[in-house]
Amino acid sequence: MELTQLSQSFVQHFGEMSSRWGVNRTVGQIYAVLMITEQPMNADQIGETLGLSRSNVSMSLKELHAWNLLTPVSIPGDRKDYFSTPDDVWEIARILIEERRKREMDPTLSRLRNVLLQEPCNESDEYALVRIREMHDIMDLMAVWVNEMQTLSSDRLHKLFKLGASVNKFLDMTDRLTGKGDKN
Amino acid sequence: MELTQLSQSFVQHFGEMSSRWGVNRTVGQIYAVLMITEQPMNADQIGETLGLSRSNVSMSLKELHAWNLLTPVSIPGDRKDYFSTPDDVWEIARILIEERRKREMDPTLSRLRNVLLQEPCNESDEYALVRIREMHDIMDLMAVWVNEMQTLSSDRLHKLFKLGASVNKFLDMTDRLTGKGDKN
DNA sequence: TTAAATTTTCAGAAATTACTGAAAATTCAA
DNA sequence: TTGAATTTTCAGTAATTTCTGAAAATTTAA
Repeated sequence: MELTQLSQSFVQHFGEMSSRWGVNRTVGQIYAVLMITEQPMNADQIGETLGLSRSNVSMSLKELHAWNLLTPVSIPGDRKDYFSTPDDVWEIARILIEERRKREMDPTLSRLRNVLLQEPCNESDEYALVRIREMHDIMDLMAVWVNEMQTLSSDRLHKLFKLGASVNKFLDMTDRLTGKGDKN
Repeated sequence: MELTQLSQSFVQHFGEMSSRWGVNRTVGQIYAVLMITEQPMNADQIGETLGLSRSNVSMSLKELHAWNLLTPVSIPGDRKDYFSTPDDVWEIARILIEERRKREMDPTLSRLRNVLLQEPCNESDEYALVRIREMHDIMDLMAVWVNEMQTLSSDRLHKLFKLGASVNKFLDMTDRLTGKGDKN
């Protein structure tokens, strides 16, 4: 499948982006092609379009699969596996955020907890433990929050982000409601 | 400077974590040491503690500096440069989020905008443009939101994340206030 | 079953990224 | 100024990651 100039530039940029996001460039390019192509594609088509070896496509699809980002499509009368992406782009964003939480925050939290179980052996350890505890608590709070975001519908998520600056007003309001007069 | 067993394990894990977070392992380890050490450290001390060459320490500090994560400290009577980290761990988290937005979202958004300016040359391009536009809009919304979070104090940020599940209730409320009866 | 079609695995090659030592540049006390 | 102390740069090397082709494994129509 030939890419038009426009698609070409998007796929190219998406690949660069994804390597900045910590994902292999090829994996990003494959996802880019699938996202902007209405019809599902099979591994051979993907490889041909992007000039990749069949094995590379296979491993990259495996990785995208592990990220829960693929929608497999079976085409009657064709033994090949076809792949597509979720129709709702909010859904894709949600999955990305969720998977990043799983990969980046959860293992970090579990390791921090292990470190926190250790006994301090001098004053410098005492200080270290305080700092590590603070880091743990912040990341834990964020992970829980991100997790709660997952339960919101696309529309809700949209509204939440649209809220933007008015979050400030809302926090003022909850301050008053909970009786805590202190404004920070 | 010798690391205790406890510090050793934290620094080790923080290094692994940071490579998962897309930052070079060494850079992460250096930051870990600085974060849990009460006294500021100079480049030689950092290198000795972690077994790194002086040049590696110099380049890693340069990178941390580019991330705005270092607090330089000058010690009277000592020509060496000393480094420390912000006292408030929320401040560190805020900087990390802000810098990730700058590095990951901003360049992505500007590239997506460039692609969106191109003329579609067939029906498949029309479809591609719709999808790219959707992606752009979501990322833009999130970038603006993250940016607004930057203006909140540590205490406010803490409250916001503590809100958690009650965001749902809050959104119900704003639905009612804005007169839109539809619950999603 | 069989065998053709398809996908996956994996050892080694290619490409990229990280690290080092030596030398250059900078800073600053005298 | 000078020169000792300190930091930075950078070309080359080491380590890591990505990619490929060939072979193994799996799937399914007949």
